[in-house]
Amino acid sequence: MRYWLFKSEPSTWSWDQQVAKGDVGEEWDGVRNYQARNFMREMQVGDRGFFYHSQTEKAVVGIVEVIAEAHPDSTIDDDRWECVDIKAIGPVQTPVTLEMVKADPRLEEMALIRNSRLSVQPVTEAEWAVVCEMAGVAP
DNA sequence: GCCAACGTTGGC
DNA sequence: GCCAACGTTGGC
Repeated sequence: MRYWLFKSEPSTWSWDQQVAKGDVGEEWDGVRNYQARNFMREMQVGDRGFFYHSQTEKAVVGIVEVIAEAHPDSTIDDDRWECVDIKAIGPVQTPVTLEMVKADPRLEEMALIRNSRLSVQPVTEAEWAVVCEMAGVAP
């Protein structure tokens, strides 16, 4: 299993909206960046991810699971763009803020810091464990 | 609201 | 194929 991070502006698509979708989940559409799309193509059903709020909150707020592999993005008529479907697993106990991530030397290589504009990014197993620990959830 | 970083586009 | 111009994202 691999780990990922999904970034969203809460004003566009928030954790609460994701939770409201329940087990049906929702496509992670709207990605128009090749790097991010390529990561989504690598995802497999059952992979886990962090749900990160950018802009206002700047924190990991929940855990999601990939429930459908990459398929055409239904929001655009252009077959270059694909997306996966994800569902909310549960909220974190303590939101892990960008500040906290930056302050921990074990996380200095995270794409969240290294490439802050990337909206879908891979997370290593070690990083997953550290962030889960900070968040107060089981890895 | 500003600015840095970065991706994309289009002219040459 | 290069590079300048431009647009977008996200942190501050």
